[in-house]
Amino acid sequence: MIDLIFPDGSKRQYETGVTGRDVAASIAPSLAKRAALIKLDGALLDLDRPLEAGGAFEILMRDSPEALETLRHDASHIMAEAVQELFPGAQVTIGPSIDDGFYYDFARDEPFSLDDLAKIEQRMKEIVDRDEPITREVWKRDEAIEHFKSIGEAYKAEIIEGFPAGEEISVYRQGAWKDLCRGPHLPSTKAVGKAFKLTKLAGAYWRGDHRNAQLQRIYGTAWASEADLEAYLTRLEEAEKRDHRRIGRAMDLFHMQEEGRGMVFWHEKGLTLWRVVEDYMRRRLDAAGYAEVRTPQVLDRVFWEKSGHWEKYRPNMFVCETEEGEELSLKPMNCPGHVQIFKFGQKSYRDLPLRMSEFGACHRYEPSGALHGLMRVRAFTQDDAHIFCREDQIEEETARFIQLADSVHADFGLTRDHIALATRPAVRAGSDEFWDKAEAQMLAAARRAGVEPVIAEGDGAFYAPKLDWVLKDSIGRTWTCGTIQLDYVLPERLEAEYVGEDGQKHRPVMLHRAICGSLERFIGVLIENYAGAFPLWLAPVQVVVATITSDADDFAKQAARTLAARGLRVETDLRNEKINYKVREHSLAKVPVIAVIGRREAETGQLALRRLGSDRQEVISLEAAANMLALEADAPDVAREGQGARSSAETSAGVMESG
RNA sequence: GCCGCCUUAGCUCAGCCGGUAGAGCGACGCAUUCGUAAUGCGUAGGUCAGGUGUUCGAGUCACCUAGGCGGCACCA
Repeated sequence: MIDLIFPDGSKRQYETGVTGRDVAASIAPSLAKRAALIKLDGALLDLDRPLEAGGAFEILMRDSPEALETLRHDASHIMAEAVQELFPGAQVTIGPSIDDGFYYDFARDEPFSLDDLAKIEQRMKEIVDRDEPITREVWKRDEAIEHFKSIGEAYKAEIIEGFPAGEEISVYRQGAWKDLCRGPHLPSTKAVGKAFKLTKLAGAYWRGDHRNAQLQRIYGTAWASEADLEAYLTRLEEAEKRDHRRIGRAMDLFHMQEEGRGMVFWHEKGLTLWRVVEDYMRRRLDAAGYAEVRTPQVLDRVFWEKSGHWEKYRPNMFVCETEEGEELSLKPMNCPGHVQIFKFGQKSYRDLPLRMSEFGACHRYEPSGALHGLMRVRAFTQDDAHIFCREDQIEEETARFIQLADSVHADFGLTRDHIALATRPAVRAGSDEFWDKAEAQMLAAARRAGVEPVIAEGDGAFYAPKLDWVLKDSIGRTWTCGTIQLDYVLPERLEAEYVGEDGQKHRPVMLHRAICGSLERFIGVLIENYAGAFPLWLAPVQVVVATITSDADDFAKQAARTLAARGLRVETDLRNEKINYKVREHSLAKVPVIAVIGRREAETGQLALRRLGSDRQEVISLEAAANMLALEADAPDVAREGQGARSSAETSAGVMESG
């Protein structure tokens, strides 16, 4: 007999070998019908798996997250079965569930075509209709290797060969088809349902290594219900509409062309957005005690040899040669330059922490396949800074940075999903003791700022661990923006030092940090986050003054001048077009405020304001509108500071703080 | 870089079995002065990504090159 403890704490006894389905039926027949999986002491098991031991027991329904993941895994198996029925000789490799769906990698000489996807999907539905029971078998390792080799499944055999000798392995059978698999699975192909769709074809390397054979990956999405599938497909369409490349063109923000792959031509409106972001960042950094610098764009190769970049990243650097035969490289990063400034003149412990920032334009020759709109480019500008400090200042500086980064991200409408602590990678510099210490320092700093980071095993830079910000946008997608990395290596390599209290020379520690990452990418994220409908402070064009009749032209020009004088970005639309047309056009262009002027407004000196997304009109005097909009258009940091004292803040702009 | 798909007017896209290029929007012109998401009429605009080949004939078929897109790998 075994004891099962249910989620409500009650305990019941069952015969050894009882299945989850039996247990469910013993509670209620309807429960047995709706059950999909069971969980025993945290482990997911097949509904029909005979239970050998008791423990904490839970019956999972089809719509539970665990069952959905299992359903997706099942769908990948059904796809593999369909593929092998339709394309004999295609070898199976691996096929897991992923976010929103699944994939399976096949080895086959002929490429699959888009038409094949439709056929495979059709066959998958037939397999679901066949209602093939999915059953678990336990095989001996060596027999399994033999079996998979005998049927020509070299990859499966290789996977099993990687398991320890003597290990029992599980094979799942569905109909005449079987696959090596850890499980669990739903009881039959019918249980999977038909709310799935094959979405894309792709190449993928065996075991994720580009030196291995390239396999063909088929991606699919699968859901518990048709309605969920529909909702997902709609979500994809919505996401596509906010693609920053599409919006960038529609709003005339930037373009790219083949002569400068991975390089951005910023148009006036795009650069306006850029300047707003840069100005904001500069104010925040100034306020946080950073010293802004600028370092050379091109430096001799000996410089990069010394920093270590030449050896490791030479293929990814833009190198040029002069008439005299010097080899130079465009800077791929700013840190070595900042160390030179640090080393210029003698530094004292009193100078630390020294926070050196630069909007650093960098060039990296990224692989062609990596380029993606503004998100991955070859020429980019980092909101970079390096904090030179003593080891005992790491925690404090990191904690301060966490607060700054969080505050900046929030101002841009992005919420933090989590912070990842990226730990030691397989290939790394430094001893295990060093990594133990460095990881502990980053963790302690995060906790000091009230953050419990999610561990990202092996994701660290080769010289140090780092904290990475994972942000969530307005439709729930995540983006990685912002990082802080601990570095003991570069100061050593470039011989940075300061004089300590003891009069001796010491090595500072460097914290590499960025809040946006690159401005290019960050602006791309902002475009997608707001779908182009920027808040007033970010909008490239904040107000369009549109006339109804030409009688209003003079006042419209005067109104535009008045608003512009208050720092607002204003355009006029005096064209001989109907107001309907103008409203539609500027609404589609995501202009936050349309100020309409007809004969009435021109006579009374008023504006009829219409906000993007609303059809309400607010008719107020030009003076009142200017006051209101100018206040609203303040960047969040300015608004915070200027609360209640705005007029004096305006006149005191430019006053330097000393001290 | 690798695998697959794609490339037709400024943009979005039609174009059958190979028979000689089309729409909507936009631009431009004229008329219209019209109160909150498209006024009407007209005009211009294309070496069908580039190249080679097959063919009497290529936007359409084959091959090569470039770029784009989706993945993979990479991301200091």
